[in-house]
Amino acid sequence: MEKVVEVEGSDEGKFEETGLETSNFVLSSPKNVTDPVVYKLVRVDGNGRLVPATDDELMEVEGLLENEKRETHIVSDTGQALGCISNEVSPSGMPQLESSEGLSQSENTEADTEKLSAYVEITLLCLACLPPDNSSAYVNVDSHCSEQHNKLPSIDEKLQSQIPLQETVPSGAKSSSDDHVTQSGRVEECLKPLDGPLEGGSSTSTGCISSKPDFSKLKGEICLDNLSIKELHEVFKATFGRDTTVKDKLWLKRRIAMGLTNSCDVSTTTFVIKDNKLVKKDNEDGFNNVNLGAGKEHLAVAVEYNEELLNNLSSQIDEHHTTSEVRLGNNVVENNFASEDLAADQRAAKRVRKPTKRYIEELSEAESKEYSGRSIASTKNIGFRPLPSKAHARPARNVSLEGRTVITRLDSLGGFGIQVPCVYRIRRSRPRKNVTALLKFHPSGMGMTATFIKKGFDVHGSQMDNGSMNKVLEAKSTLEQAPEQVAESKKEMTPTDMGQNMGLKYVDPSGDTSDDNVVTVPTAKGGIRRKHHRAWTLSEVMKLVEGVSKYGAGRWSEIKRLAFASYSYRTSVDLKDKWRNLLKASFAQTPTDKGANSRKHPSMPIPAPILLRVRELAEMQAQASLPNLSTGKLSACGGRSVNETRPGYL
DNA sequence: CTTAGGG
DNA sequence: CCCTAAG
Repeated sequence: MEKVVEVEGSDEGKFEETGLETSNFVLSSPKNVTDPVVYKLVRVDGNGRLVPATDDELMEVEGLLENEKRETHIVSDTGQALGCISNEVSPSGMPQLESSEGLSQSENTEADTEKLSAYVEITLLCLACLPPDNSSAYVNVDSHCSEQHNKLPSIDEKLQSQIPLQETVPSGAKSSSDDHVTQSGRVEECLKPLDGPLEGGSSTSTGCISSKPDFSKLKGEICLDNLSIKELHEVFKATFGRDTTVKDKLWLKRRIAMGLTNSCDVSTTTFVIKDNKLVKKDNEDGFNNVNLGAGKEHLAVAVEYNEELLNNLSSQIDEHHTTSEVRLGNNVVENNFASEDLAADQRAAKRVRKPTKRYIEELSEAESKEYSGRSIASTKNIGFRPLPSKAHARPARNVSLEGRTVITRLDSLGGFGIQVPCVYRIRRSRPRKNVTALLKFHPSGMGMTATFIKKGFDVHGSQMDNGSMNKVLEAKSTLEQAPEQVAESKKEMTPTDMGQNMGLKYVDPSGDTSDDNVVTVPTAKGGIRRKHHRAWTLSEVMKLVEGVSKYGAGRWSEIKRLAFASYSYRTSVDLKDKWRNLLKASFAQTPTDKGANSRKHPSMPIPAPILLRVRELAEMQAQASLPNLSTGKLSACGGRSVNETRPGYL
């Protein structure tokens, strides 16, 4: 069936290609600012959430690209998106990152590929696909991106296999169609206009042409305006290879139009498609006609779940804007219901990417808690609930946050206004303390959250600070997770891999994969906090040691800045803590060299040499810290020091 | 914000 | 790793 064939290339190839395009795009096109379709370099972190890539990552990617570029292009573009997406999750269902992180260090080449694979999940998110019209918000995010931008090859197949010839030809087909039967070929083109250059052999969907129903188009012109809902449904099915339950005519037309034109710009009210383009009879709104014709350069990833997207957006926005929180606070909760139809629809049809394990957990968790409490509140009730005044629609606008321009657009979902930032940056790493603070605030803990939220709704968020509510929700969804799942890929490097002498240069395998391993940990007060865990790699440890030797223990910020510039996730505090542990370790087990390394599985065994050096440094610094008290001073100043060791402030 | 220390 | 107190 799947004749399509995504290039046989190696996975790496695809990744590379992917990364290449994305990053190129991002890095090299500030011009796109005006483009209605805004892409953002994102990363799918361990949670399965999308997180804006950090500068580090951008640079990383860029760098990698430089290196990989040459070999990268071997891969054809066809189905790239699909490949990319599907590859995000390894067959085992585990995020690719895991495996990559677990890889042991090795040659540079391997290290590089590893890094690349680590970036597999960096994809472009087409936020602009969030349409201004509420009804199709979700669908667009998901389906649109994948279908229109990526041209999933499967569409054709579906058409062929599911749509008997002519079967779907609506009676209302335009009369003109008959006249141009000879041009039936056009039909196919309509479906997959962009494929041309990009698509390799896949476009050879042989019999496809004939199988293609000829709605009112055969002539290259399709008029959706006069079709009935039923007909639209058929057209829809023909176009996307799946049924839809949506009864909204406008929505259907729009979707179809998008499908046929591969354009985001279907904001018109008249739907006549000609030559793969939407013929506009009336002026378009907000968007200019931007036919993403060259889907090639636009690698967009379909956001699998609206929840996912929204949650991300919410959390991200939450980081910046309190006003945004309000809207999101509601939407995040609602979206599950509000989008039910559409979501279900799209979900059934195209599950491009399997949800992350993590995601599933969160979702189910959230569902069991959240939804149980407020009964199956159904989509409608919520939708009809009066909104807090603040949540009313507001014109899209641009906001500048943290020195970055944040382009926001207003989308109303299920009746709620929501501002979606198209370009933003969130602080990754630790969540603001609010979460826990909130929990404390609510003595009874978890159990209450449900009611808490409900109350919030009933009161229209009057007394309740919407912002905090949002946080509660957010927290709730992640809380109460079994503290398990800690079994990270701590394999890192096997003791044997590590040389026994310090001189060895270790390539840090995990590099800057920046996937936060977040684990929730129950707290004494019934609260729960998130714990990021990121095993220290040998190279990191070495850098740390080196840093301490150079700048002295205690100057963590310095060390962080200088020696750990590339490890954005290690804070000075982390360094300090790690050093503390190292000291402990070095003094505790140095005598038993063997003992140290024999310490098998769990914690990464730190090679004796390093421990040794740690101890040396420790002693040195210790002495340095108490200069005048005794003989220490002499030794400290007297060049006994390592390198430029300065008296460390211990 | 950076450190140090406790948990 | 997180949190908090202290400079």
